[in-house]
Amino acid sequence: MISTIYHTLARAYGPLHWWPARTRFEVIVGAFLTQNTSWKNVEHALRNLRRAGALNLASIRRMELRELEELIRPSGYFRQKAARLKTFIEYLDERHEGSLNRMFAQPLELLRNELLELNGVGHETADAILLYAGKLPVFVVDAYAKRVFARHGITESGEKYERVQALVEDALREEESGSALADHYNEFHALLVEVGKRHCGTIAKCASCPLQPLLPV
DNA sequence: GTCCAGGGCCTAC
DNA sequence: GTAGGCCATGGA
Repeated sequence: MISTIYHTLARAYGPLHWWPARTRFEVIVGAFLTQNTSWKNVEHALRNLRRAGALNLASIRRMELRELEELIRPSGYFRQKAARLKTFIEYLDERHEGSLNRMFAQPLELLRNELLELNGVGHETADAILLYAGKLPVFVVDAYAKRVFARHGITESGEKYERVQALVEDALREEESGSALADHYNEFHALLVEVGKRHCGTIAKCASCPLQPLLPV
């Protein structure tokens, strides 16, 4: 069923090639900034950083906290997010000599657990970093994925993150393998957000949804 | 004016 | 282990 949803969405919208960003570090910044925030607001904050020549590791490392807060203000929760970005860079410097290459060279599970220990990194942020910046095979579960799966009777509405993640990963692993897996997780997440934005707002929007024929009666 | 967005943390029970 | 409050801006 999950596989059917993936391929149906892929036919309707794909390929989306998601998370437009120029560097891995930019992906990571976006992952923090988008926490409970619309991507429009995140783009505004990223623009501010780029204009200030600050959308890179070295600049944010040396930047005053207050200045960082002001630049990312449009993305909301700006005090928390500024502190979280600083925390991430401290972790990177202390554990991996400030090198994303070294960080991503670790075994997946070990790295995931390290990220989850950081203040401000929960399941979704950790997995977004692993998948979109590290190209590692991890499916990112977000509010849209939960909503779509619950609507289709695949999960309960309050299903736990790692359970939903396992369902998707088990389903897609059966048909794909190797490095292609990460590409499929990437694409599926993007497709779920796309269909969620377009069709999960109101009941009326269900009628034109590409998944509508799959809905349980 | 109200509601919500590509979460996560902390505190109570 | 989980429900509820909190963090904050910008667009609908």
